[in-house]
Amino acid sequence: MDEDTPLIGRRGSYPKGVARRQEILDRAIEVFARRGAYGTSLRSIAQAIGISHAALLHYFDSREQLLLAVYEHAELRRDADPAAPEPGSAVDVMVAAATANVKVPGLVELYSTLVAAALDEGNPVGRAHFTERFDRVRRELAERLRAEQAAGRMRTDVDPEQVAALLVAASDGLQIQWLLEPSIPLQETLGVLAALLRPPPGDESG
Amino acid sequence: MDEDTPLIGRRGSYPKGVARRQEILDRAIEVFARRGAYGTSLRSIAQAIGISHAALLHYFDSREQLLLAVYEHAELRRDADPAAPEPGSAVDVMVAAATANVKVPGLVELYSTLVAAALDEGNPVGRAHFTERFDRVRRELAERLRAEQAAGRMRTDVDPEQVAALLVAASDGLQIQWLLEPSIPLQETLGVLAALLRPPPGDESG
DNA sequence: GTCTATACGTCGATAGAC
DNA sequence: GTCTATCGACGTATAGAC
Repeated sequence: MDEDTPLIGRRGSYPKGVARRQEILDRAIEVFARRGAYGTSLRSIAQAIGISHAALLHYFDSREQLLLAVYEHAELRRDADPAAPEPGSAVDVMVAAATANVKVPGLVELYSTLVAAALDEGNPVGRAHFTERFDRVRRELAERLRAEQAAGRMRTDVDPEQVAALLVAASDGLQIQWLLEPSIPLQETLGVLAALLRPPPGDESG
Repeated sequence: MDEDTPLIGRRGSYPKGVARRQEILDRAIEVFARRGAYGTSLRSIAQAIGISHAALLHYFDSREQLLLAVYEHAELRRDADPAAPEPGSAVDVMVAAATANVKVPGLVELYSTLVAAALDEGNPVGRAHFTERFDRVRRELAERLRAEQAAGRMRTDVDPEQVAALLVAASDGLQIQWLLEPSIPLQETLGVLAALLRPPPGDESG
């Protein structure tokens, strides 16, 4: 990730300085990790980076857009970290993501804050963002689940779309519960869903 | 609910005026229903009630405590509404609660906002509140689930405590997904969990 | 393009008069 | 119990230095 090399061949000039933007996002993640996301102000983030809060708004249109960008940046980082290209089953994918999420301080809080804000009417940007995001995640999961059904690795008397929604909800909700009560076994509890989804013994067809 | 009659025999004088407090909570719910919870200010709530924001803080120590009180008040109202004393299975309880929640405008958003805030270190009050709340709900659900196992109405190869956590997570998460995408069948999707938990045919023991 | 300075209106919260 | 006045901090916007 050379700062001087443009990632795409657009001749080095990007809207609002991509390299600097990345730098800001990296620093902002650390701020949220230390101070949380719910109440952290533009000014405190700017101070931690060493610029004025007005300079921050040169790269991001608003506080919420900064928060969104930070979350997506942190998520990309999270996914780039390990070597897990083939995660196996749909439940395994969610277990891996949930486990990685709760390891990043402030990430689940940031996500929860953004989702709560997205529920607000009068926040069409955030609402559209997360509506689309949930939709995409559910679709990808459902597709994986259908493949598992076809392979005989999952019971066929449940709707993959509904199981996908259930899986996303369970993963999101359990991360929150785990952060408040770490004695809850995050992976094992999601594993219960995996166990429930296994085809009954002697099942051969769909 | 006569405003002049004390509910308990404490000689009419209550800390910070119980009757007026209830009145404020009732009005505040309507404000959140119309304007959402994430960004709504003390001043706008006060204005809708017809008092100053400083007067509001005479009854509630802070904005967050007001939000918490409003949520609990709305929840009590929700539970007092219908005639459903015996809800049946654990899943039925959560289906009923989830269905009722999404019908109250702003309630899920309020809940999500408070939970997100509770994840923040430096918010010990909210954190303790929801840690305790999740704990209580999980315990009640687990107890119900154990009874269902004993009665042969639920498979016995899964841990009731873990299923309880899973059920709470699924219910919370699906309410959010439904608000963003109402085409998701809330009750049926939670019903999938009920189906998965049913004992396999021919099962007689634990 | 990057950034500082500055200003505006609003926020949660507090102090004190009535 | 409720008000007004006031505080410091907030998100946002703009003007302009370099």
